[in-house]
Amino acid sequence: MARPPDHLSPRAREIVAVARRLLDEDGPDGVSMRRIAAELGIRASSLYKHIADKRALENAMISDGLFEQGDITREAVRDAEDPVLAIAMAFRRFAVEHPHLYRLITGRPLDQGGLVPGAEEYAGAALREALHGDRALGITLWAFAHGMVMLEIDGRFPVYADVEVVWRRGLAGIRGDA
Amino acid sequence: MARPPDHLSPRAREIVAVARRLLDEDGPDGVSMRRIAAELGIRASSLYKHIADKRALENAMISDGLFEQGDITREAVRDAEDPVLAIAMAFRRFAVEHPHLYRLITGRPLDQGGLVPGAEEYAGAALREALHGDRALGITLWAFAHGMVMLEIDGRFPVYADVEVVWRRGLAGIRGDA
DNA sequence: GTCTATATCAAGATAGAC
DNA sequence: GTCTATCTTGATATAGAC
Repeated sequence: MARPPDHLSPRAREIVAVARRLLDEDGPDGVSMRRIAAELGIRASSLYKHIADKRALENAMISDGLFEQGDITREAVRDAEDPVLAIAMAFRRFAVEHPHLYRLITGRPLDQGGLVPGAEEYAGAALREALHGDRALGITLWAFAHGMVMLEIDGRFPVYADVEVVWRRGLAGIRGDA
Repeated sequence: MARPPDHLSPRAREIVAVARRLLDEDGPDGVSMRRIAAELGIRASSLYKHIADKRALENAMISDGLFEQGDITREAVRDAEDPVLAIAMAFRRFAVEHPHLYRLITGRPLDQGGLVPGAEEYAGAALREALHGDRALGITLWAFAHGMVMLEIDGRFPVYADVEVVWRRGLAGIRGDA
């Protein structure tokens, strides 16, 4: 499963890159058409010659994020003793390092028609391979992982608990090797 | 652990009730000071005589929501064969029936100084009792439950998977009775 | 406890000139 | 591909009169 070629024009790519940087730095409220344009030294109205609207911009960031997640988890699995644990830790790192992107990706239904084809599948490929296609186990593990990173990035993980210990306990229990 | 007396004036209570209805019906963007006031037949500026600012209004909704969650899970445990399963199902129902409130409660750190004292503890009391104080198990189960309801209310639970089956599998695995 | 008036700020998007 | 000008809409919040 390879990444498809980039479907954006070079200028649109620059716009998405600026938007992504603003998202990482300042969160979703930092990503306005005016602000993106200012960073590029142009006017907001000029952006619309390169990208249809804000939704298209968000879909581009989401597609990029899904491919990134796919790359990172694939990389983690290389030479890993425990592939599932390695994927989980890489997943956690991705979410914690890019919390706004993670929320953008997961906070609403995917706009399938607006994403790069294959992006969603690419994101989960490493886990599916590690589980030899056991989809039921995959979704159970994913739900736990999603809850863990959401609690962490939203500042709701209890102070008394050890994040890594809970990760291990949850993964082990769900995998059935408790 | 009983609910504390209401600390809001009757008029403030009305305002919070309207805000809560708007949140349930139209989501966070539906809850503006202008809109709340319009529903009450007054001007937005008049609201500030009764409630300090929007943050106080949100904190009131969050406190209410935490007490509701506490009541619902307590009620579920009554006469339940499997208290933890009953709590999980009540928790799920609460989140799915009030997705905007659930996101408001969990989407950022709790403003401890602005909440009704004891609200957070009240919300989790039933689970803690069912687990006889095993906090590590509690947080592991909570992370899974949080991930499950977030995927469900955000429209990200895979269509091919059976939500109830995944719930049972996750709970059983984490509890160690797989 | 409500009002009017206002401050302040920001958003997405389009038309049409160059 | 960029610009100016503009439309449309909305938000939280305060001052001060009644």
